Amino acid sequence: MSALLFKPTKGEETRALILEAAVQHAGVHGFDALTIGGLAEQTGLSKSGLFAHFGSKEELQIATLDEAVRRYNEVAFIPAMKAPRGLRRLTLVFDNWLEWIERSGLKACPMIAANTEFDDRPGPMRDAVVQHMQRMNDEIMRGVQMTIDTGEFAADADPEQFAFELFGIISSCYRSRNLFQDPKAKALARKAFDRLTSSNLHQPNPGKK
Amino acid sequence: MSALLFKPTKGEETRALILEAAVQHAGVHGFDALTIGGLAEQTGLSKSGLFAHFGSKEELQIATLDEAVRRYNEVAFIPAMKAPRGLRRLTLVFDNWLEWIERSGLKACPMIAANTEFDDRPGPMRDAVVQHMQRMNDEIMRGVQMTIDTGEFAADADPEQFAFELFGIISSCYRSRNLFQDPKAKALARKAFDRLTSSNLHQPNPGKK
DNA sequence: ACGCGATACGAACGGTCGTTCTATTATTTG
DNA sequence: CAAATAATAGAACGACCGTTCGTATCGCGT
Repeated sequence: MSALLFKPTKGEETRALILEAAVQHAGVHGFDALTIGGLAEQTGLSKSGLFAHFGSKEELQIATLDEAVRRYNEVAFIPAMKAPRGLRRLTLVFDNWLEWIERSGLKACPMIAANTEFDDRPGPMRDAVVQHMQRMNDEIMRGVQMTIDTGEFAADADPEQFAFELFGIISSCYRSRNLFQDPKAKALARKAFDRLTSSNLHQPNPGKK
Repeated sequence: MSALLFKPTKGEETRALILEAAVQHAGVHGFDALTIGGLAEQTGLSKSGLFAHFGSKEELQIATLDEAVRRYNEVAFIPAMKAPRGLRRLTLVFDNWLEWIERSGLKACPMIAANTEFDDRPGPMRDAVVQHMQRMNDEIMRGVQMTIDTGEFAADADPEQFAFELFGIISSCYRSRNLFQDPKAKALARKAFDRLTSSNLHQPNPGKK
């Protein structure tokens, strides 16, 4: 599909191969459960050979998180930017967020895992998580502001409040699907999103239904 | 305050001391980061002495989760049951949920940690998490049903949908507070809860504001 | 006060962890 | 094709992991 702009060197190829496995593993078992030996075995490399690509476990964790975010942007966020500004785009960002795990062939979301794993533990990894999440939050708020600007949302709609609740819906959706294995998870999330948006509309529907 | 019904034996006292430290640690660093040696040092016991109280690390993890849930019920859920059935009680359950971490002197919520840590990993620990969370979810749904029965909520209010969104609010609140260190976290959560309840009221406010 | 079970300790085990070396092979470059 | 560099392997390290076992000490009912 996309032409390669430059031939990736061998090391970059191997690194990508490692991160593929690492992203998978981190989503399910967490970033602390990323082990050099385990990844080495899974990728067919030696421990030291794999280790040389990162220099420390912490850098491996950060690289894995970066890769997960890069993928999310690639398959979810950037495609959503093709929709016209406003509610349509905002809705697409939400929908793509719900779908991107399956689209990427992942079993669980590494970003959510990193979120709860490092929210209380100072260090470079926490800093990286905060930075990524802050940026994603800002993007949501920008999307809400655009939807106010198009006149679809009321002028007093609160982007911060909206982003707060949106993440809650996403988070609850993952829990319903992964923990409760509830097939209705996405339906519940979509209904919650509809309720969230409709309560911010410029022309509110006076009554329910 | 509450009279002791029977004198706890020495072993029970020690076990409680261990679980105190374990609950603290599990909330911040997760249940996998619970180590026999680490807890032993923190409690002044020997590794083997501590180990004897549980028999395996997995049982230690489960006991720690049980203790966290027990505390939640003690300081949050049971007190909320004193409120009269309906919206008042439902609101109190929510408020106490937001507050119980600080009330218990904890720094992070072990149940949320367990939630994301084991949602994708089969085993006894996952089973325990599912059971606890399912029970808490059922209690929320029961509370919603009662609020329908009192006539405060509309007859077509959806307990499952409500519980889904409620957990999302709680989850997002923890994230805002712990990851973003946002002092407005609770205010955002309360506003979200108000929006959630008001959209389920029997006599809906026709327009916004 | 005695005795017995409950409780705790200390040492040791095999295993895995992250990391560091040195050596060897593969790849790129001139 | 050769030289230079990148990539990987292999062995070893100290530290910590969960767990086991034999032994000592303590708490408590009698």
